[in-house]
Amino acid sequence: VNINARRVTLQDVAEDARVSPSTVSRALNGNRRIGSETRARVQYIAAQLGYVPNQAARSLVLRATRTLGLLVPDFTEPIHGQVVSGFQGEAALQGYTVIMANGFDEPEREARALEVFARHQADGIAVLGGVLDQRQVLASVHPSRVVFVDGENPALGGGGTEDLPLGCVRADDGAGVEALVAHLLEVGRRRFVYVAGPPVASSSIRGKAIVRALTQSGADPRDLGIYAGERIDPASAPAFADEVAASRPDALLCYDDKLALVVMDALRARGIRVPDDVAVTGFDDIPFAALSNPRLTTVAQPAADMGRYAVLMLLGAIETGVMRASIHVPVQLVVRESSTTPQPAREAVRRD
Amino acid sequence: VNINARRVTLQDVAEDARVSPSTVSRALNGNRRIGSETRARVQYIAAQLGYVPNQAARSLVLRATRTLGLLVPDFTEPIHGQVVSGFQGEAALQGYTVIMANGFDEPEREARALEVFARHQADGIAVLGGVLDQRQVLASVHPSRVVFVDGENPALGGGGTEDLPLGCVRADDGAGVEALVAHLLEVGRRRFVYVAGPPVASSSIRGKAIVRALTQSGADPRDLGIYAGERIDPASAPAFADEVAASRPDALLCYDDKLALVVMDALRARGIRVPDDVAVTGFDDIPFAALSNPRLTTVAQPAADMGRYAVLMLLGAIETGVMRASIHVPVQLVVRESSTTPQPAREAVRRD
DNA sequence: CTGTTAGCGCTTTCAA
DNA sequence: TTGAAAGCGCTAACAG
Repeated sequence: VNINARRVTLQDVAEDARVSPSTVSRALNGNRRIGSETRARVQYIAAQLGYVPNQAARSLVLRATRTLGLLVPDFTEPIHGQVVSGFQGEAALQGYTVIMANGFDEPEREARALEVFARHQADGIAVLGGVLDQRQVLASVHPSRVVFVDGENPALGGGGTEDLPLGCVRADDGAGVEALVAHLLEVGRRRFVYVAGPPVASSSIRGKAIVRALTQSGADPRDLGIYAGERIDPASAPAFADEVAASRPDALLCYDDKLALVVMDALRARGIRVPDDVAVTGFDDIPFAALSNPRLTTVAQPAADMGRYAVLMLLGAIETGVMRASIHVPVQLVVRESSTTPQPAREAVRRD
Repeated sequence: VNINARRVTLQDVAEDARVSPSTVSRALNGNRRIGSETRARVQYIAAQLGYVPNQAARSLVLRATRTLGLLVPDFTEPIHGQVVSGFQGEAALQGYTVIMANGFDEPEREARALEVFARHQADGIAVLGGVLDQRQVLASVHPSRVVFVDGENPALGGGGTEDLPLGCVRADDGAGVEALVAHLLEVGRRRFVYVAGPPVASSSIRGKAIVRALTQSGADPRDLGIYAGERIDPASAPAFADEVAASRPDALLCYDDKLALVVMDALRARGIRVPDDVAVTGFDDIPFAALSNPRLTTVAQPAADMGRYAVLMLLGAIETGVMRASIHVPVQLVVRESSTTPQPAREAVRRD
């Protein structure tokens, strides 16, 4: 397993074992057309010599690399880390290697990443997050070789039902939002504000789901305010807090946990109490959601599983030639302090 | 850039352009031994045909893959995400692809990861975090092809000065700890406890640095308590808090930010106030350190830069054949609420 | 300046 | 059951 130096080749093993290269190949690849004692001997010698097959040579002749490409917009997001972890883990389990690229939220970088995947002949590609232009991806990669994780199915033209044979792994945000809204209504909240995130699919999907959930609950969706949360930074935070103080919503549904934490920080700086004055909720259930003060109510996403499913879908498509359509993984409401009224609510019978 | 289908080869381009394959190769690789009009024509045709070079074939003949392996113990750690991001970004900038593997803190997985890197003929390897057995890595990979990020230089036999020609990127924890201790002493803290992390290099290095800093400050290092923080989980948290309540330290220096947040959560559950009753500090300055309540005092590590340096060291070694020895990147003390006494301390003239 | 030739390390027909 | 031969797609001498 020495990485540089002259690597020992299959040739070397063959000579050492006094057999032909083809025999070595067969012995090492579980080909049954070979004598069992020869196989054992060859395997032994190969191990002895520290032989490691050259993947490049292998890929060249096999016309398959057992390599998966993973395009991540931002490794810094905890939730992305979880997806990456699941993706990598499952890929390894299936004997695949993953090469990764960072999109940095720039279409140009993204394009270059796709080219890298192509050069390396990746057998499949996963694209994480609401990438800027999914159509661009589809233009250069065969649909049966991509799966979008947490992206919107581009076939929809923006948010209807999904039915195209296009790989897409999403959490069931609709269900999550319903549970969230039901919980908030149950604890007596009425004036909601959706603090939206950056312009990615997830953010708009969640926003729309809130409107729907509110309507279905018989609440007046006009009670829902929208705030462009992506603009909240240390500089603009006070302005945001002021706006909350002025409009007095009693529940802030944030695009994701990170944003929720930023929001809570801004509110605290302004002296607005959570959950007393206003409830705050997030999305994802990153590890820090359980550690904030107050602890954050959120909708847990099985992020690692989503990464795993992405791999499974890709491998399925590689095998069968067709990509199974979108899949929705279940989410779970996690009620914590940030949405529970300090005085036990009348019927707060919700188990965490 | 189509990913499956029969890819267009250099051969195809050659035929289309009515030149030999070598000419195409030269035209596309910036070889100067070629007529400029021929080059232009070939490049045009290649682009027209959507030609993408086959990296496997290229690597095979060039005996270099322009690929770097990155072994990460846990993608879920925010700090790892930052390192990965910097690593990937710099690698891409330099025309390298990175293949990644997840160690999951298991030596066996780690070994398999190294083998994957070898199969793919990675030109260099970076190992992140205090891996269980760095010696194992060195046994199978040439020293000039690895760099350990955040690991301990294994040549030291555990923590002296470092001088071996062995790639190692570390933050200057010593300086960070000194600043941290100085700050805590300045705000009147005296009874310190180091809440240690998992058994990785960083944790022990920081622990030792604290003892040293305490001694140098003329404080009695015997005032330093040690607590095995890695054992703190939701179940054991109360016990930990009880212990703090009993022994009454006035400063808890935690291995890293995440642990510090866990600690603060445990203390809050027990009614111990931070920083009033006890100061809490972290290490890393992950994004959430600035969002906690109270906001966390910590030592910022330029994690992304560390990833970048790792790439640079690797490329340097690939070019020159020798790995430059360890490098220490500077850190910065970030003072926030969790260590500042509510009443302004007498001489708290520390700028954040 | 351009073409010809010979592999890089591996798998796989096709014979023996 | 094993070996010989051909070739995956590309680059790098070496001629011309």
